[in-house]
Amino acid sequence: MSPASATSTPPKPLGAGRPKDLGKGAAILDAAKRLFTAQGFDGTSMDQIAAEAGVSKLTVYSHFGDKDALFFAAVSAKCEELLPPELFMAEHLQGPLCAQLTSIARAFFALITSDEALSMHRMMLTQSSDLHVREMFWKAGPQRVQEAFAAFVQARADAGELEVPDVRRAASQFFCLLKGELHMRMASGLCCAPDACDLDAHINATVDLFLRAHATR
Amino acid sequence: MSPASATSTPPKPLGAGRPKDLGKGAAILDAAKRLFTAQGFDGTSMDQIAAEAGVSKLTVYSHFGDKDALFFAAVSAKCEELLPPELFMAEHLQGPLCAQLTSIARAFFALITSDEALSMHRMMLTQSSDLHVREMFWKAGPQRVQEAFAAFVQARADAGELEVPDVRRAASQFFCLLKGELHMRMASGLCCAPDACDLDAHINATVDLFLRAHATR
DNA sequence: GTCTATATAGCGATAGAC
DNA sequence: GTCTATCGCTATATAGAC
Repeated sequence: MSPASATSTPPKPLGAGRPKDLGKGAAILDAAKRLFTAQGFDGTSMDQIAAEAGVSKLTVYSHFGDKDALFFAAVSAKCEELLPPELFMAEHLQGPLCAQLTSIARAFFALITSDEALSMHRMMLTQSSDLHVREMFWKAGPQRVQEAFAAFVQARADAGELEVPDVRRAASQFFCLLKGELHMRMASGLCCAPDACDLDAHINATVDLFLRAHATR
Repeated sequence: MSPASATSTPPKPLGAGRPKDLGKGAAILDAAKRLFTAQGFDGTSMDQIAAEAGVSKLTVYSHFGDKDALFFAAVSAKCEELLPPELFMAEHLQGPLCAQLTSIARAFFALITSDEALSMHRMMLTQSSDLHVREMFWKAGPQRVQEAFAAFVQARADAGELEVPDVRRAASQFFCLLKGELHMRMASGLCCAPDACDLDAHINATVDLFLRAHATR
């Protein structure tokens, strides 16, 4: 407890009792995640990241080679953070099919219209970073969600509740409808989140169209 | 011909026999359109625009006040260039309804997946410039197209061929389906244009879903 | 291994000569 | 009205002190 004369491990560098190197590395990665998702790639400087992490700029360069590598690491970590492993599908599997779809739709729409997800979507459209980042994001983000939903649709089709010729395409269409023009307007900053009334109308219209096309009579 | 002592009009500034001021202003605007749509706002410098237009940087600043104003002018001009006044609706109004929708869908998909339109879409999602540019783009671009299609749907509903409770929402849904995940993948540079087979499948699936939901029996 | 100070370059915008 | 040269600022990336 008492600060002795010579301890090889410094008493309290930043946060909890984590080892020193990992503590700084984690602080840098955390700051990079916050700033990149808030301001984009070009809008975020290495000075900002170093200041936000409470370290010097050269420490950032010593932990991650350059800006591109740090960006890749930050986007990877953010993808894992935004997508919980259960993919929030399990908790919605009760009640009639219409209610299940509505519940899934509400959860997905809330996810993709969160500030963080909108920022990620914006960043992936800037050609600032190289192709590997975008490929990684696509596989870790939208593709995983879409495949989970496709599995759900396939199960309902096997149970005879849905009639779907192409399951993957139907899942893709469902998500495109769900995004709608609202997603683009929010991504470009033209409007904020819709109120409860508009949100319900949008969700219901999406589920309606999907069921009218694929529900077995 | 011979370089006299004092001629108020210099003989041959750049290209053809256009007036001098308009010639340079047009060259600047043309270069700005090309470079902005190709590289985005942050990725394009005023030096590049001046060099591409064949004038000095200060000439650019004297014609357009600053970079934001030039960007606004360039985006406005590009919107007008990409959207012909007839909105390419008139030529598709023959044959059965399904064929009409398919024809409209093909034309719109070709428009929004052109390199120039994809670049515009990318630029509008980067928060580089102020809100006025995005509002102008939305009104001059997607909103005009969508309203034209909504009028088409309304006419078919009045004729008893479609049953659409909310025409504007249906038009919005049609375009979101038409964009699909293909549009996002192309916008982020993850894939190129689809081949004829995939394109047909996508267009047909879009029209199918729309008609299955709204066609009168 | 970490920090202070700096090298190098490009940006938007401007002053003065013609 | 147009051009050459420059200011002031900020960016990434690095050299030397502790």
